[in-house]
Amino acid sequence: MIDLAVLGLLKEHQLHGYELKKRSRELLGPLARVSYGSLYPALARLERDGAVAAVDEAAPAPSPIPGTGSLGGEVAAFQAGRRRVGRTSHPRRRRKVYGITPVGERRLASLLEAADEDDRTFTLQLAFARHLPAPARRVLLEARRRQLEARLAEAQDGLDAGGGRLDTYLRSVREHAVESTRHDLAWIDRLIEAEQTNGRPDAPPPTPSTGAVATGAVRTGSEHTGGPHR
Amino acid sequence: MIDLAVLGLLKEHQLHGYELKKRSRELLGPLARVSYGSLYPALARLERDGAVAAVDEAAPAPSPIPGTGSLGGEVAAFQAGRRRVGRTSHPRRRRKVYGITPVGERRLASLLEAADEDDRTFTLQLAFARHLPAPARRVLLEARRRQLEARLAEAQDGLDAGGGRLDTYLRSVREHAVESTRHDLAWIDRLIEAEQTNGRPDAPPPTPSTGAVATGAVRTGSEHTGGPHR
DNA sequence: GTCATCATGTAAGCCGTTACATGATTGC
DNA sequence: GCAATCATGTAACGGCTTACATGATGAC
Repeated sequence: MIDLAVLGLLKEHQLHGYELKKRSRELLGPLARVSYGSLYPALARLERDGAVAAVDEAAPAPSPIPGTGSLGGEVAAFQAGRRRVGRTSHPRRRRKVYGITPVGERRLASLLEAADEDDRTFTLQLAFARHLPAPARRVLLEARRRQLEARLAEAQDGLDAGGGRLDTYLRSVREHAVESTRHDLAWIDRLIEAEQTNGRPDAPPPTPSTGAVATGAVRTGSEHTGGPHR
Repeated sequence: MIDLAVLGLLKEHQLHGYELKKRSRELLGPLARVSYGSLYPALARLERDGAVAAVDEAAPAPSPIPGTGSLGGEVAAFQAGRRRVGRTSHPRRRRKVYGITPVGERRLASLLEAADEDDRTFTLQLAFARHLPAPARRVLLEARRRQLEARLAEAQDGLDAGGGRLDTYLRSVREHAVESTRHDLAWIDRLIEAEQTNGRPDAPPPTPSTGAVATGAVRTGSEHTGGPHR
């Protein structure tokens, strides 16, 4: 789950851990909160696996992902140079900024498609659904739909079985479970319909591959993902 | 969380682990599912702490707990009666049936009141809310209300902040978060209102203390939950 | 006599948390 | 110079899951 959040966020901007945490908080709400204790180890692991790579904040790396860690030099330079920077033109460089690699993109794609019972995982997947090709998106939504339908049936059973003999509170809990699931289901249905209607609304969103480290320097300044905004 | 589920269920019937799991499944839906790997250790721990006590299915244990202990007779009868016990005079004793103790009742009470951010915990608390005295119930609901209101504010912020620049899917996710939270809030409000209206609806539900091991035999005979199969 | 089910437990491991330790930069 | 914030990490631990090991009972 944390991999999904990290890779999804890095797909759009190169970020350092600290900000990654802030973004994940504001972007994904209080639901998918990550703590430093899991974030930094996750970043380290993803870096080991070659899914993300540290990049120099000042100089966007030209030949970034050779598989071997040739970026060590860059990092060292940026570490060394940080001291005297002070209030001069250079921004502080002590932070470790990460970017997603082609390997990471593939991993992200598979994480976005993977079926998962967990609600929060689905929320994350949908939040980043623009990175999925349209067919995969449809598959994801349909899978979720089936899942919710099964859950609804079960919840309904629980209600019917209990009948009138249920305690007030327990009955209320179950009724609410049914309602909530219906609500979620209606939402998914709307999304599926929108998906069918819009074969291609106006923008070309599928797999643009932007933001990858290998692509070269990514302008972190303005907005590159927003595309044709609205 | 598992303690809450176990104690809440044991408050009503004496049960053995295997059935505890089935009950928790059917009673609490797919949300709060427990696995054996956590259930049995939890039972062992609770027993060590004196919150639950194993009772002999066959022989009514004289004093299983420091306190009082006349139980099991009924249970044994019920167990034996359900399925004609084979040739031996001994009914199968391999199962370990647990009952809640006064210590466990106190623990349950505190677990029912404890504020917790986790949604599933609240669901469990509410499902067993009949075991709470009315004032504590009100406190619980009010706390939940505040929690949801904070969450709503945050979700709303996320929506407003993103404004029109948000990606379709991300915006949909956030809108749905707002709606869902509103839905939950409305539900809580209804519960609070019902709570105020019914000072005493018709039954005396608060703290009956039934089902406790120390209280003695509990009628587990005919319909306690699964009951009259429609 | 063998299979499905009932029943209890242990072991390994995942995924995440809180708390701690450390240090640089910025603002006053 | 001092505090707040930015920034990165480690350590210990918690809770729950899957998979495994074991065995009794009852049905056929």
